[in-house]
Amino acid sequence: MTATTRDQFLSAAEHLFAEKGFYGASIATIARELGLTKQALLHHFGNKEKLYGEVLRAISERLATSIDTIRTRVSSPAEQLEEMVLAQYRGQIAEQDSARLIMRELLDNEQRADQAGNWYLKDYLEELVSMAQAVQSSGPRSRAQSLALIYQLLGAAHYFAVSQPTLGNIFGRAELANTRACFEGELRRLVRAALQ
Amino acid sequence: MTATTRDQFLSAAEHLFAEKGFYGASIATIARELGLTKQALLHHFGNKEKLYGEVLRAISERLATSIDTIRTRVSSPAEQLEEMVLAQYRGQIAEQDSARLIMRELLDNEQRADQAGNWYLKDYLEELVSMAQAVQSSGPRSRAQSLALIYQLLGAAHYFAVSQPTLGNIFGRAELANTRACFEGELRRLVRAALQ
DNA sequence: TTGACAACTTACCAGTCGGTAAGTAGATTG
DNA sequence: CAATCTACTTACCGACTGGTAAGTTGTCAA
Repeated sequence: MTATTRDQFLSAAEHLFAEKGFYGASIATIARELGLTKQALLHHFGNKEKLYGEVLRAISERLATSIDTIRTRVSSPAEQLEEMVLAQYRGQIAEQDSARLIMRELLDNEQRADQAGNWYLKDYLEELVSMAQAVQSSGPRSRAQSLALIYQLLGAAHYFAVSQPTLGNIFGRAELANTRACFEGELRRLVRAALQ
Repeated sequence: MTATTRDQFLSAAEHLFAEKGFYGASIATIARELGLTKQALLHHFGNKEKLYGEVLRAISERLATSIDTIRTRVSSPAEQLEEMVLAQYRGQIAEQDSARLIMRELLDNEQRADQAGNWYLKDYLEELVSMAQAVQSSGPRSRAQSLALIYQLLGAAHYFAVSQPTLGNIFGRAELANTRACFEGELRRLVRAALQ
């Protein structure tokens, strides 16, 4: 099954939006990546905003399915939360384009009218918050405390994933590889420590 | 002491670069913020890249002085690290423009030739890593482990600071205020749990 | 065979981008 | 008084932006 032109556009757009952001990536550049003109792209997506929206939607769908997988596979709330954070981390290291794009969206979405991407994020966070509240180790947590907690854990993972190129520049590839090798273990430690 | 035109340009640029990113913010828009033309801006800074570089430098200087303050005020390594992470968090909540700009730089700096901002970040991280290694609670930590650990803590703080507008959109101002009210306490808990 | 449709292309548009050139007004200095 | 410097301005420039209009080409159905 060969990818359709449309899908090729989506993946090229994801890559370029992740690298340069919405303003920095031009539709002509995206189209040139496939050896086509920007008018071919406009033919498929109407305009730049719609293309961007579809890229975001595709990412959020992938995220949603990965959540479902974990929820059905693991039962205990504490384990679910731990697996969720770690799956999030692994996914973001594996697909750095989408990790960067989500981070950009976090920074930008106040500006553009977009905000479509907010809703999937809301559902996702809401879900994690209720998971965190289901974990009752040292007394009950308030909703706000739970949100703060899971946001810290997500932040720890996402921030590192997104910083890979910069960290590579600063410390060199070898040392970054070392750090990445023990990051997952340290993250697991952090999640467990936080839940106690 | 009234601010010079140059300083006004720097602060307007910081704000707009933080909001829209390097590509999204035009020098004409920045200048218009002071009621001047873009050529006035170019007169002071030469070109857009240099302006951006100076904004970054100003931020990194503020960061450096805040580090020095803490290092002289607190002595024990564990407390230093804890205070450092919390000061970082408070600073980023108070000055959200610079927090967002740093996050953007983390995403962008591979693209632009810039990388001047990398070095201050390197020194900063290096410092925190040696602090983390000085804390010997549960056996010695490797350099990579220490870097992973402090990056997680910084990430937890920075990610939340940068997400304020988005979280406001998603959950509303009131609930965000609740979450922010307990975030610092939870962050302190996380730092201590991580150091044990 | 014809007609419709999808998937493109070339040609073009107004607007904006960062940047250069050539000034002008005002203060400072010899 | 004249020269110089700083802090700006208006007038441009070529390159690029997202987007429209009007084809062209190939496929598939009636």
